[in-house]
Amino acid sequence: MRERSLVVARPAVRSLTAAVDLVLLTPRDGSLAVLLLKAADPRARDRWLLPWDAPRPEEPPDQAAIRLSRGVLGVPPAALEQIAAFGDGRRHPGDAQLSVSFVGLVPHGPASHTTDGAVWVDVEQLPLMAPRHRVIVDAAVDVVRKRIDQSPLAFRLLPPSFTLSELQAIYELLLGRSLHKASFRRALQAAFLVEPIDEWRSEGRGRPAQLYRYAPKRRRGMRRGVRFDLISSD
Amino acid sequence: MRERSLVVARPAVRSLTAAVDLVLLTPRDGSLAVLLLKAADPRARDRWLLPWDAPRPEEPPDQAAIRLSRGVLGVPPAALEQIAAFGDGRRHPGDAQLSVSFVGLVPHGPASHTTDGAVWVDVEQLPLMAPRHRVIVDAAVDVVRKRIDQSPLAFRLLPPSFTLSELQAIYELLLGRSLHKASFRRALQAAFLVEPIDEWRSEGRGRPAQLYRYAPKRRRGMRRGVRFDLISSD
DNA sequence: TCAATAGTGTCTGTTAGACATTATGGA
DNA sequence: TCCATAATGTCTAACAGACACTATTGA
Repeated sequence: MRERSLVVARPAVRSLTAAVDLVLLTPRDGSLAVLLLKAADPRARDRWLLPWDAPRPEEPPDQAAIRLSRGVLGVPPAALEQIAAFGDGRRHPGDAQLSVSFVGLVPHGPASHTTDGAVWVDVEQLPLMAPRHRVIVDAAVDVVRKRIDQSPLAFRLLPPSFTLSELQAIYELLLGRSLHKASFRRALQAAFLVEPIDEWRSEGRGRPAQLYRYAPKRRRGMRRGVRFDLISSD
Repeated sequence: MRERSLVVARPAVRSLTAAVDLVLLTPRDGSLAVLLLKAADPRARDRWLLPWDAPRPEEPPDQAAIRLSRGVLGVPPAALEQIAAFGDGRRHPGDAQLSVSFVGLVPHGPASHTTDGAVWVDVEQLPLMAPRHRVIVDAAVDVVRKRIDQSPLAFRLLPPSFTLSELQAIYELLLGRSLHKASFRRALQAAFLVEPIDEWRSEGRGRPAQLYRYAPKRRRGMRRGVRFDLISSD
Protein backbone atom coordinates (compact mmCIF):
# COMPACT_ATOMS: atom_id res chain seq x y z
CA MET A 1 0.00 0.00 0.00
CA ARG A 2 1.96 2.96 -1.22
CA GLU A 3 -0.75 5.37 -0.19
CA ARG A 4 -0.27 4.52 3.45
CA SER A 5 3.43 5.16 3.68
CA LEU A 6 3.05 8.49 1.95
CA VAL A 7 1.41 9.87 5.04
CA VAL A 8 4.25 9.02 7.35
CA ALA A 9 6.68 10.73 5.02
CA ARG A 10 7.08 14.41 5.66
CA PRO A 11 4.21 16.29 4.05
CA ALA A 12 4.87 19.63 2.44
CA VAL A 13 2.68 22.65 2.89
CA ARG A 14 1.01 24.02 -0.18
CA SER A 15 -0.61 27.34 -0.89
CA LEU A 16 -4.25 27.91 -1.59
CA THR A 17 -6.39 30.98 -2.00
CA ALA A 18 -8.16 31.90 1.19
CA ALA A 19 -10.60 34.52 2.36
CA VAL A 20 -11.94 35.64 5.70
CA ASP A 21 -15.71 36.15 5.55
CA LEU A 22 -17.53 38.02 8.29
CA VAL A 23 -21.16 37.82 9.38
CA LEU A 24 -22.02 40.86 11.48
CA LEU A 25 -25.31 40.49 13.36
CA THR A 26 -27.23 43.15 15.22
CA PRO A 27 -30.66 43.44 16.82
CA ARG A 28 -32.84 45.65 14.66
CA ASP A 29 -36.60 46.24 14.68
CA GLY A 30 -37.22 43.17 16.79
CA SER A 31 -35.33 40.80 14.57
CA LEU A 32 -31.77 39.84 13.71
CA ALA A 33 -30.07 41.71 10.90
CA VAL A 34 -26.91 40.89 9.00
CA LEU A 35 -24.66 43.45 7.40
CA LEU A 36 -24.37 43.10 3.63
CA LEU A 37 -22.36 45.12 1.16
CA LYS A 38 -23.60 46.09 -2.24
CA ALA A 39 -21.21 45.05 -4.97
CA ALA A 40 -19.25 48.01 -6.35
CA ASP A 41 -19.66 46.74 -9.87
CA PRO A 42 -23.38 46.56 -10.68
CA ARG A 43 -22.67 43.91 -13.30
CA ALA A 44 -21.12 41.68 -10.65
CA ARG A 45 -22.45 38.14 -10.46
CA ASP A 46 -23.34 38.65 -6.83
CA ARG A 47 -25.11 41.86 -5.98
CA TRP A 48 -24.86 41.44 -2.23
CA LEU A 49 -21.82 40.27 -0.32
CA LEU A 50 -20.66 39.60 3.17
CA PRO A 51 -17.66 41.71 4.13
CA TRP A 52 -14.66 39.66 3.18
CA ASP A 53 -10.99 40.03 2.45
CA ALA A 54 -7.86 38.01 2.15
CA PRO A 55 -5.87 37.82 5.36
CA ARG A 56 -2.71 39.87 5.15
CA PRO A 57 0.67 38.14 5.44
CA GLU A 58 1.16 36.90 9.00
CA GLU A 59 -2.28 38.15 10.03
CA PRO A 60 -4.33 35.61 12.00
CA PRO A 61 -7.85 35.10 10.63
CA ASP A 62 -9.59 36.52 13.69
CA GLN A 63 -7.53 39.68 13.38
CA ALA A 64 -8.61 39.94 9.77
CA ALA A 65 -12.23 39.63 10.90
CA ILE A 66 -11.76 42.44 13.39
CA ARG A 67 -10.12 44.55 10.72
CA LEU A 68 -13.10 43.93 8.44
CA SER A 69 -15.47 45.05 11.16
CA ARG A 70 -13.49 48.22 11.74
CA GLY A 71 -13.60 48.82 8.03
CA VAL A 72 -17.38 48.74 7.68
CA LEU A 73 -18.49 49.89 11.13
CA GLY A 74 -15.52 51.76 12.50
CA VAL A 75 -15.53 49.52 15.57
CA PRO A 76 -14.66 45.91 16.33
CA PRO A 77 -17.57 43.58 17.06
CA ALA A 78 -18.63 43.23 20.69
CA ALA A 79 -18.22 39.47 20.40
CA LEU A 80 -16.50 37.37 17.77
CA GLU A 81 -16.79 33.63 17.23
CA GLN A 82 -15.37 31.49 14.50
CA ILE A 83 -18.02 29.67 12.50
CA ALA A 84 -16.00 27.20 10.43
CA ALA A 85 -13.81 26.93 7.38
CA PHE A 86 -15.80 26.34 4.21
CA GLY A 87 -13.92 24.82 1.36
CA ASP A 88 -16.40 22.82 -0.63
CA GLY A 89 -17.38 23.56 -4.18
CA ARG A 90 -19.82 26.34 -3.41
CA ARG A 91 -18.91 29.54 -5.14
CA HIS A 92 -17.27 32.39 -3.26
CA PRO A 93 -17.47 35.95 -4.65
CA GLY A 94 -13.69 36.12 -4.87
CA ASP A 95 -13.43 32.48 -5.89
CA ALA A 96 -11.41 31.73 -2.79
CA GLN A 97 -10.84 28.02 -2.35
CA LEU A 98 -11.19 28.34 1.41
CA SER A 99 -13.37 30.64 3.50
CA VAL A 100 -12.54 31.06 7.16
CA SER A 101 -15.76 32.55 8.49
CA PHE A 102 -16.59 34.49 11.64
CA VAL A 103 -19.71 35.83 13.23
CA GLY A 104 -19.54 39.12 15.09
CA LEU A 105 -22.22 40.60 17.31
CA VAL A 106 -22.79 44.34 17.28
CA PRO A 107 -24.93 46.29 19.77
CA HIS A 108 -27.68 48.39 18.34
CA GLY A 109 -26.15 51.77 19.01
CA PRO A 110 -23.01 51.98 16.90
CA ALA A 111 -24.53 49.71 14.30
CA SER A 112 -26.18 52.51 12.43
CA HIS A 113 -22.98 54.19 11.29
CA THR A 114 -22.06 52.10 8.31
CA THR A 115 -20.06 52.83 5.20
CA ASP A 116 -21.76 53.57 1.95
CA GLY A 117 -23.10 50.47 0.32
CA ALA A 118 -23.50 48.62 3.59
CA VAL A 119 -27.00 47.78 4.78
CA TRP A 120 -28.53 45.74 7.57
CA VAL A 121 -30.81 43.04 6.22
CA ASP A 122 -33.19 40.81 8.17
CA VAL A 123 -31.65 37.34 8.29
CA GLU A 124 -35.02 35.87 7.36
CA GLN A 125 -35.18 37.89 4.16
CA LEU A 126 -31.82 37.51 2.51
CA PRO A 127 -31.38 38.62 -1.08
CA LEU A 128 -29.64 36.51 -3.67
CA MET A 129 -26.03 36.00 -2.65
CA ALA A 130 -23.08 33.86 -3.58
CA PRO A 131 -23.88 30.28 -2.53
CA ARG A 132 -21.04 30.07 -0.09
CA HIS A 133 -22.02 33.34 1.57
CA ARG A 134 -25.52 32.05 1.93
CA VAL A 135 -24.47 28.94 3.82
CA ILE A 136 -22.11 31.00 5.96
CA VAL A 137 -24.96 33.25 7.12
CA ASP A 138 -27.10 30.25 7.99
CA ALA A 139 -24.22 28.66 9.88
CA ALA A 140 -23.57 31.92 11.71
CA VAL A 141 -27.07 31.98 13.17
CA ASP A 142 -26.68 28.34 14.19
CA VAL A 143 -23.40 29.05 15.93
CA VAL A 144 -24.88 31.92 17.91
CA ARG A 145 -27.87 29.83 18.96
CA LYS A 146 -25.69 26.95 20.08
CA ARG A 147 -23.17 29.03 22.00
CA ILE A 148 -25.46 31.55 23.63
CA ASP A 149 -26.02 29.49 26.75
CA GLN A 150 -22.35 28.73 27.16
CA SER A 151 -20.83 32.13 26.64
CA PRO A 152 -21.98 35.59 27.58
CA LEU A 153 -22.86 36.57 24.02
CA ALA A 154 -26.14 38.22 24.95
CA PHE A 155 -24.49 40.57 27.43
CA ARG A 156 -22.18 41.91 24.75
CA LEU A 157 -25.18 43.33 22.96
CA LEU A 158 -26.29 45.34 25.97
CA PRO A 159 -24.87 48.38 27.76
CA PRO A 160 -23.25 47.77 31.18
CA SER A 161 -26.58 48.23 32.94
CA PHE A 162 -29.79 46.86 31.53
CA THR A 163 -33.24 45.69 32.55
CA LEU A 164 -34.14 42.04 32.68
CA SER A 165 -36.75 42.63 30.00
CA GLU A 166 -34.06 43.97 27.70
CA LEU A 167 -31.90 40.96 28.42
CA GLN A 168 -34.77 38.60 27.73
CA ALA A 169 -35.51 40.36 24.45
CA ILE A 170 -31.91 39.80 23.35
CA TYR A 171 -32.09 36.13 24.24
CA GLU A 172 -35.33 35.77 22.34
CA LEU A 173 -33.84 37.46 19.32
CA LEU A 174 -30.72 35.34 19.27
CA LEU A 175 -32.57 32.10 19.97
CA GLY A 176 -35.35 32.90 17.55
CA ARG A 177 -38.16 32.00 19.93
CA SER A 178 -39.98 33.51 22.87
CA LEU A 179 -39.14 32.61 26.44
CA HIS A 180 -41.23 32.35 29.55
CA LYS A 181 -40.70 35.40 31.73
CA ALA A 182 -40.82 33.79 35.16
CA SER A 183 -38.70 30.82 34.06
CA PHE A 184 -36.19 33.11 32.45
CA ARG A 185 -35.72 35.07 35.65
CA ARG A 186 -35.53 31.97 37.79
CA ALA A 187 -32.87 30.50 35.53
CA LEU A 188 -30.94 33.76 35.67
CA GLN A 189 -31.04 33.78 39.45
CA ALA A 190 -29.93 30.18 39.65
CA ALA A 191 -27.00 30.85 37.35
CA PHE A 192 -25.72 33.85 39.35
CA LEU A 193 -25.09 35.73 36.13
CA VAL A 194 -26.44 39.15 36.99
CA GLU A 195 -26.82 41.32 40.03
CA PRO A 196 -29.17 44.24 40.61
CA ILE A 197 -27.78 47.73 40.95
CA ASP A 198 -29.48 50.51 42.86
CA GLU A 199 -31.06 52.14 39.84
CA TRP A 200 -34.38 52.04 38.09
CA ARG A 201 -35.43 53.07 34.63
CA SER A 202 -38.85 54.34 33.71
CA GLU A 203 -39.72 53.76 30.09
CA GLY A 204 -43.03 55.26 29.04
CA ARG A 205 -46.02 53.85 30.81
CA GLY A 206 -45.54 51.01 33.22
CA ARG A 207 -43.67 50.37 36.41
CA PRO A 208 -39.98 51.29 36.26
CA ALA A 209 -37.62 48.38 35.81
CA GLN A 210 -34.68 47.70 38.05
CA LEU A 211 -31.32 47.82 36.34
CA TYR A 212 -28.89 44.92 36.50
CA ARG A 213 -25.30 44.39 35.57
CA TYR A 214 -23.46 41.35 34.29
CA ALA A 215 -21.65 39.86 37.27
CA PRO A 216 -21.01 36.15 36.79
CA LYS A 217 -20.22 34.28 39.98
CA ARG A 218 -18.41 30.97 39.98
CA ARG A 219 -20.04 28.47 37.71
CA ARG A 220 -22.39 25.92 39.10
CA GLY A 221 -21.74 22.20 39.38
CA MET A 222 -21.90 19.68 36.60
CA ARG A 223 -24.87 19.66 34.29
CA ARG A 224 -27.09 16.68 34.61
CA GLY A 225 -27.66 13.63 32.49
CA VAL A 226 -27.57 13.30 28.76
CA ARG A 227 -30.28 15.13 26.93
CA PHE A 228 -31.27 13.72 23.59
CA ASP A 229 -32.99 16.80 22.34
CA LEU A 230 -32.73 17.78 18.73
CA ILE A 231 -31.08 14.63 17.53
CA SER A 232 -30.49 14.89 13.82
CA SER A 233 -31.94 11.99 11.91
CA ASP A 234 -28.64 11.26 10.23
CA MET B 1 -11.43 57.22 6.89
CA ARG B 2 -9.60 55.60 4.04
CA GLU B 3 -9.64 52.29 5.81
CA ARG B 4 -13.39 52.09 5.55
CA SER B 5 -13.68 52.56 1.83
CA LEU B 6 -11.07 49.91 1.20
CA VAL B 7 -13.51 47.26 2.30
CA VAL B 8 -16.17 48.21 -0.15
CA ALA B 9 -13.68 48.08 -2.98
CA ARG B 10 -13.25 44.68 -4.51
CA PRO B 11 -10.92 42.61 -2.36
CA ALA B 12 -8.50 40.26 -4.01
CA VAL B 13 -7.86 36.74 -2.86
CA ARG B 14 -4.39 35.94 -1.66
CA SER B 15 -2.60 32.67 -1.14
CA LEU B 16 -1.42 31.31 2.14
CA THR B 17 0.04 28.03 3.24
CA ALA B 18 -2.57 25.70 4.62
CA ALA B 19 -2.70 22.25 6.14
CA VAL B 20 -5.43 19.82 7.04
CA ASP B 21 -4.83 18.30 10.48
CA LEU B 22 -6.72 15.23 11.62
CA VAL B 23 -7.51 14.03 15.13
CA LEU B 24 -8.54 10.37 15.00
CA LEU B 25 -10.16 9.17 18.21
CA THR B 26 -10.98 5.63 19.23
CA PRO B 27 -12.14 3.90 22.41
CA ARG B 28 -9.26 1.94 23.86
CA ASP B 29 -8.80 0.33 27.27
CA GLY B 30 -11.67 2.26 28.75
CA SER B 31 -10.42 5.65 27.67
CA LEU B 32 -10.17 7.80 24.59
CA ALA B 33 -7.08 7.45 22.45
CA VAL B 34 -5.78 9.70 19.69
CA LEU B 35 -3.67 8.52 16.78
CA LEU B 36 -0.22 10.09 16.66
CA LEU B 37 2.57 9.61 14.16
CA LYS B 38 6.19 9.40 15.11
CA ALA B 39 8.28 11.87 13.16
CA ALA B 40 10.28 10.19 10.41
CA ASP B 41 13.32 12.28 11.21
CA PRO B 42 14.35 11.62 14.83
CA ARG B 43 15.99 15.05 14.98
CA ALA B 44 12.68 16.69 14.14
CA ARG B 45 11.58 19.46 16.46
CA ASP B 46 8.33 17.65 17.13
CA ARG B 47 8.62 13.95 17.83
CA TRP B 48 4.90 13.25 17.71
CA LEU B 49 2.49 14.61 15.15
CA LEU B 50 -1.12 14.48 14.18
CA PRO B 51 -1.65 13.14 10.68
CA TRP B 52 -1.63 16.17 8.43
CA ASP B 53 -1.12 17.13 4.84
CA ALA B 54 -1.70 19.98 2.47
CA PRO B 55 -4.97 19.72 0.59
CA ARG B 56 -4.44 18.87 -3.05
CA PRO B 57 -5.51 21.33 -5.71
CA GLU B 58 -9.32 21.51 -5.85
CA GLU B 59 -9.62 19.04 -2.97
CA PRO B 60 -12.09 20.13 -0.26
CA PRO B 61 -10.64 20.00 3.26
CA ASP B 62 -12.97 17.25 4.45
CA GLN B 63 -11.90 15.09 1.53
CA ALA B 64 -8.29 15.65 2.52
CA ALA B 65 -9.16 14.52 6.05
CA ILE B 66 -10.76 11.34 4.73
CA ARG B 67 -7.71 10.74 2.56
CA LEU B 68 -5.47 11.14 5.61
CA SER B 69 -7.53 8.58 7.51
CA ARG B 70 -7.30 6.12 4.65
CA GLY B 71 -3.58 6.69 4.63
CA VAL B 72 -2.96 5.77 8.24
CA LEU B 73 -5.80 3.34 8.92
CA GLY B 74 -6.80 2.07 5.51
CA VAL B 75 -10.37 3.16 6.14
CA PRO B 76 -12.25 6.45 6.40
CA PRO B 77 -13.40 7.49 9.87
CA ALA B 78 -16.85 6.37 10.95
CA ALA B 79 -17.73 9.98 11.70
CA LEU B 80 -16.01 13.19 10.72
CA GLU B 81 -16.58 16.67 12.13
CA GLN B 82 -14.76 19.87 11.47
CA ILE B 83 -13.17 21.38 14.56
CA ALA B 84 -12.11 24.81 13.42
CA ALA B 85 -9.46 26.64 11.46
CA PHE B 86 -6.45 27.56 13.56
CA GLY B 87 -4.34 30.37 12.26
CA ASP B 88 -2.85 32.05 15.25
CA GLY B 89 0.82 32.21 16.02
CA ARG B 90 1.13 28.72 17.48
CA ARG B 91 3.65 26.65 15.64
CA HIS B 92 2.57 23.98 13.20
CA PRO B 93 4.96 21.14 12.33
CA GLY B 94 4.91 22.14 8.66
CA ASP B 95 4.77 25.82 9.54
CA ALA B 96 1.43 26.13 7.82
CA GLN B 97 -0.13 29.52 8.40
CA LEU B 98 -3.58 27.97 8.61
CA SER B 99 -4.71 24.61 9.95
CA VAL B 100 -8.13 23.34 8.99
CA SER B 101 -8.69 20.65 11.58
CA PHE B 102 -11.03 17.68 11.75
CA VAL B 103 -11.89 15.06 14.31
CA GLY B 104 -12.69 11.54 13.12
CA LEU B 105 -14.14 8.74 15.19
CA VAL B 106 -12.94 5.20 14.62
CA PRO B 107 -14.54 2.05 16.05
CA HIS B 108 -12.33 -0.18 18.09
CA GLY B 109 -12.10 -3.05 15.60
CA PRO B 110 -10.26 -1.69 12.55
CA ALA B 111 -8.39 0.78 14.68
CA SER B 112 -5.63 -1.65 15.47
CA HIS B 113 -4.28 -1.91 11.93
CA THR B 114 -2.16 1.17 11.71
CA THR B 115 0.82 2.05 9.62
CA ASP B 116 4.30 1.87 11.05
CA GLY B 117 5.03 4.81 13.26
CA ALA B 118 1.39 5.34 14.18
CA VAL B 119 0.30 4.73 17.75
CA TRP B 120 -2.82 5.26 19.78
CA VAL B 121 -2.16 7.48 22.80
CA ASP B 122 -4.49 8.20 25.70
CA VAL B 123 -5.77 11.77 25.28
CA GLU B 124 -5.03 12.38 28.94
CA GLN B 125 -1.38 11.51 28.53
CA LEU B 126 -0.21 13.35 25.47
CA PRO B 127 3.50 13.56 24.75
CA LEU B 128 5.22 16.78 23.75
CA MET B 129 3.80 17.97 20.46
CA ALA B 130 3.82 21.06 18.31
CA PRO B 131 1.81 23.73 20.13
CA ARG B 132 -0.82 24.00 17.47
CA HIS B 133 -1.34 20.25 17.39
CA ARG B 134 -1.79 20.29 21.11
CA VAL B 135 -4.60 22.82 21.03
CA ILE B 136 -6.20 20.98 18.13
CA VAL B 137 -6.41 17.76 20.15
CA ASP B 138 -7.96 19.58 23.09
CA ALA B 139 -10.46 21.28 20.80
CA ALA B 140 -11.27 17.95 19.17
CA VAL B 141 -12.37 16.43 22.47
CA ASP B 142 -14.46 19.52 23.19
CA VAL B 143 -16.16 19.30 19.82
CA VAL B 144 -17.07 15.66 20.34
CA ARG B 145 -18.47 16.36 23.79
CA LYS B 146 -20.57 19.25 22.57
CA ARG B 147 -21.97 17.51 19.49
CA ILE B 148 -22.58 14.06 20.89
CA ASP B 149 -26.13 14.80 21.98
CA GLN B 150 -27.03 16.41 18.69
CA SER B 151 -25.63 13.94 16.24
CA PRO B 152 -25.39 10.17 16.31
CA LEU B 153 -21.65 10.12 16.91
CA ALA B 154 -21.78 7.40 19.56
CA PHE B 155 -23.55 4.95 17.26
CA ARG B 156 -20.79 5.24 14.69
CA LEU B 157 -18.42 3.65 17.17
CA LEU B 158 -20.58 0.57 17.62
CA PRO B 159 -21.48 -2.36 15.36
CA PRO B 160 -25.02 -2.43 13.94
CA SER B 161 -26.28 -4.33 16.97
CA PHE B 162 -25.14 -3.54 20.47
CA THR B 163 -26.21 -3.73 24.08
CA LEU B 164 -27.37 -0.70 25.99
CA SER B 165 -24.45 -1.15 28.36
CA GLU B 166 -22.05 -0.90 25.43
CA LEU B 167 -23.81 2.22 24.22
CA GLN B 168 -23.65 3.77 27.66
CA ALA B 169 -19.95 2.98 27.90
CA ILE B 170 -19.34 4.84 24.63
CA TYR B 171 -21.27 7.84 25.85
CA GLU B 172 -19.33 7.85 29.10
CA LEU B 173 -16.07 7.66 27.22
CA LEU B 174 -16.89 10.49 24.85
CA LEU B 175 -18.38 12.67 27.57
CA GLY B 176 -15.65 11.90 30.04
CA ARG B 177 -17.96 11.21 32.94
CA SER B 178 -20.20 8.43 34.20
CA LEU B 179 -23.92 8.39 33.60
CA HIS B 180 -26.82 7.10 35.62
CA LYS B 181 -28.01 3.80 34.16
CA ALA B 182 -31.74 4.17 34.68
CA SER B 183 -31.74 7.79 33.55
CA PHE B 184 -29.69 6.92 30.50
CA ARG B 185 -32.18 4.29 29.41
CA ARG B 186 -35.15 6.51 30.09
CA ALA B 187 -33.66 9.30 28.02
CA LEU B 188 -32.90 6.83 25.26
CA GLN B 189 -36.47 5.59 25.23
CA ALA B 190 -37.88 9.09 25.21
CA ALA B 191 -35.71 10.02 22.25
CA PHE B 192 -36.79 7.03 20.14
CA LEU B 193 -33.21 6.49 19.05
CA VAL B 194 -32.89 2.72 19.34
CA GLU B 195 -35.11 -0.30 19.04
CA PRO B 196 -34.61 -3.78 20.47
CA ILE B 197 -33.96 -6.69 18.14
CA ASP B 198 -34.82 -10.28 18.95
CA GLU B 199 -31.34 -11.28 20.07
CA TRP B 200 -29.48 -11.55 23.31
CA ARG B 201 -25.80 -11.70 24.09
CA SER B 202 -24.32 -13.49 27.05
CA GLU B 203 -21.02 -12.07 28.14
CA GLY B 204 -19.36 -13.99 30.95
CA ARG B 205 -21.28 -14.18 34.14
CA GLY B 206 -24.46 -12.18 34.46
CA ARG B 207 -27.79 -12.06 32.74
CA PRO B 208 -27.60 -11.82 28.94
CA ALA B 209 -28.22 -8.38 27.51
CA GLN B 210 -30.73 -7.65 24.82
CA LEU B 211 -29.31 -6.31 21.60
CA TYR B 212 -30.50 -3.06 20.08
CA ARG B 213 -30.04 -1.30 16.79
CA TYR B 214 -29.89 2.38 15.92
CA ALA B 215 -33.30 3.32 14.55
CA PRO B 216 -34.01 7.02 15.02
CA LYS B 217 -37.68 7.96 14.73
CA ARG B 218 -38.82 11.48 14.01
CA ARG B 219 -37.22 14.02 16.28
CA ARG B 220 -39.09 15.29 19.26
CA GLY B 221 -40.50 18.75 19.67
CA MET B 222 -38.69 21.85 20.77
CA ARG B 223 -36.35 21.71 23.69
CA ARG B 224 -37.45 23.69 26.68
CA GLY B 225 -36.33 26.91 28.26
CA VAL B 226 -32.88 28.36 28.43
CA ARG B 227 -30.41 26.41 30.48
CA PHE B 228 -27.59 28.38 31.99
CA ASP B 229 -25.34 25.44 32.69
CA LEU B 230 -21.65 25.73 32.16
CA ILE B 231 -21.55 29.43 31.60
CA SER B 232 -17.98 30.44 30.98
CA SER B 233 -16.80 33.22 33.23
CA ASP B 234 -15.79 35.37 30.30
C1' DT C 1 -59.31 55.62 36.79
C1' DC C 2 -57.23 52.87 33.28
C1' DA C 3 -53.43 51.04 30.66
C1' DA C 4 -49.05 49.19 30.55
C1' DT C 5 -45.11 47.14 32.17
C1' DA C 6 -42.31 45.02 36.17
C1' DG C 7 -41.97 41.56 39.25
C1' DT C 8 -43.53 37.59 42.32
C1' DG C 9 -46.21 33.48 44.35
C1' DT C 10 -48.20 29.18 43.55
C1' DC C 11 -49.52 25.05 41.23
C1' DT C 12 -48.70 21.13 38.20
C1' DG C 13 -46.55 17.89 35.14
C1' DT C 14 -42.09 16.20 33.93
C1' DT C 15 -37.85 14.24 34.86
C1' DA C 16 -33.02 13.46 36.72
C1' DG C 17 -30.98 10.96 40.09
C1' DA C 18 -31.03 7.71 43.97
C1' DC C 19 -32.31 3.43 45.59
C1' DA C 20 -34.23 -0.97 45.69
C1' DT C 21 -35.84 -5.02 43.56
C1' DT C 22 -36.48 -8.56 40.24
C1' DA C 23 -34.57 -11.38 36.29
C1' DT C 24 -31.36 -14.50 34.41
C1' DG C 25 -27.51 -16.53 33.28
C1' DG C 26 -22.48 -18.58 34.64
C1' DA C 27 -19.27 -20.30 38.07
C1' DT D 1 -25.76 -22.03 45.88
C1' DC D 2 -23.66 -17.61 45.07
C1' DC D 3 -22.25 -13.94 42.10
C1' DA D 4 -22.46 -10.76 38.38
C1' DT D 5 -24.83 -8.29 35.19
C1' DA D 6 -29.36 -6.79 33.00
C1' DA D 7 -33.52 -4.50 33.46
C1' DT D 8 -37.24 -2.23 35.80
C1' DG D 9 -40.20 0.04 39.55
C1' DT D 10 -40.64 3.65 42.95
C1' DC D 11 -39.60 7.73 45.45
C1' DT D 12 -38.02 12.48 45.81
C1' DA D 13 -36.16 16.91 44.79
C1' DA D 14 -35.67 20.08 41.19
C1' DC D 15 -37.56 22.60 37.67
C1' DA D 16 -40.06 24.30 33.38
C1' DG D 17 -44.11 26.26 32.14
C1' DA D 18 -48.66 28.16 33.11
C1' DC D 19 -51.42 31.24 35.53
C1' DA D 20 -52.69 34.64 38.54
C1' DC D 21 -51.68 38.19 41.27
C1' DT D 22 -49.45 42.42 43.19
C1' DA D 23 -46.63 46.74 42.37
C1' DT D 24 -45.76 51.00 40.27
C1' DT D 25 -45.67 54.26 37.07
C1' DG D 26 -47.79 57.56 33.04
C1' DA D 27 -51.77 58.95 30.60
